[in-house]
Amino acid sequence: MTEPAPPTAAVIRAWARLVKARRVLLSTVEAELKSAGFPPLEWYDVLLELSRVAAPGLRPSELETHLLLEQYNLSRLLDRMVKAGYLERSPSPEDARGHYLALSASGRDLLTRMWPVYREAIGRHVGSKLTEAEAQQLGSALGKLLEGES
Amino acid sequence: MTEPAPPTAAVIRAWARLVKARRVLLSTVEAELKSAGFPPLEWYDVLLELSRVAAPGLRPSELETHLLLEQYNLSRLLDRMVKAGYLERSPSPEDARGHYLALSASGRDLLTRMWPVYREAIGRHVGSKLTEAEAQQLGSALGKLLEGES
DNA sequence: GAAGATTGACTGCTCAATCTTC
DNA sequence: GAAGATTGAGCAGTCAATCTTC
Repeated sequence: MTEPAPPTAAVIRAWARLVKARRVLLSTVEAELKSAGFPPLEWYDVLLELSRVAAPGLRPSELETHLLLEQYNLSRLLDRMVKAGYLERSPSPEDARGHYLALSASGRDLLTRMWPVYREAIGRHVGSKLTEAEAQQLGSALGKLLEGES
Repeated sequence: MTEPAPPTAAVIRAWARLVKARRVLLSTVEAELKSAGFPPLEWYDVLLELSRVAAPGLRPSELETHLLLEQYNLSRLLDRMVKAGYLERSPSPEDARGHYLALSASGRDLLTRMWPVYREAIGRHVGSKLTEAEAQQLGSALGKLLEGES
């Protein structure tokens, strides 16, 4: 049992702002997407993930690992996306317990239409507020925080 | 109408990690608090905010502004916290539409008991992964992102 | 019995509508 | 009519239990 040092004031400040960023930044960007008629960010992440793989797509447990969503949560999210027509299920030949999920044509279309709006929001809320060097540092600091976290 | 430049790769990477940090880091820390028998982070924030002001406390709309929660959401959160015995309501003498919220003795106690656990989790998930300079930079970059947002 | 995935019951969030007081 | 705050109805997240296939 190593005894970690108590967090410094700078660490606590960084944490507090991370908590606040979740509440403010992420929800603002999400609200902008929504007001443009698009679904939540989570849907985008699923679509993007599936757009990167070849047929027959991915199985729920693979999505779970990539996106770090919980299984029971993912199960209902995928249901909704299938019902909305953005994803298609196909049975898995080698393992009858599972199935594959792939983008439908309209899912691929949604991804294409969302990106410019999403991109613009990222540019406005993040890009315009940081220098390139600051953006680099922010990305790398967050990357270090995520290391070793599941 | 200024036309913002499209976000650079570094900006997009920083954003993607921010989204991921929400899903992984924050929920990990929250889960640790929970498994220690404590309520969600949101409750902590309310308690902390109220611990900083003198009697008679704050009104819901003030909490809304400070914590950036939505009114209808806050209304039910406060209900739960009052019901749990951590907060007390008192009628507002000058405006009969509103009331004040203040910490109860057990709310103050909860705050005191939560902090060491929370602090330890912050140290382990954030402090131990960054140098002091990196923590400074992270805090200041997130601070810039939050400027002008709501 | 373990892994992949889903479901039921419950709790909490969201939107729009509402109520009261200013 | 606007501001402060709450509520009803519906949707999404959470936990534990379940079902099927391995």
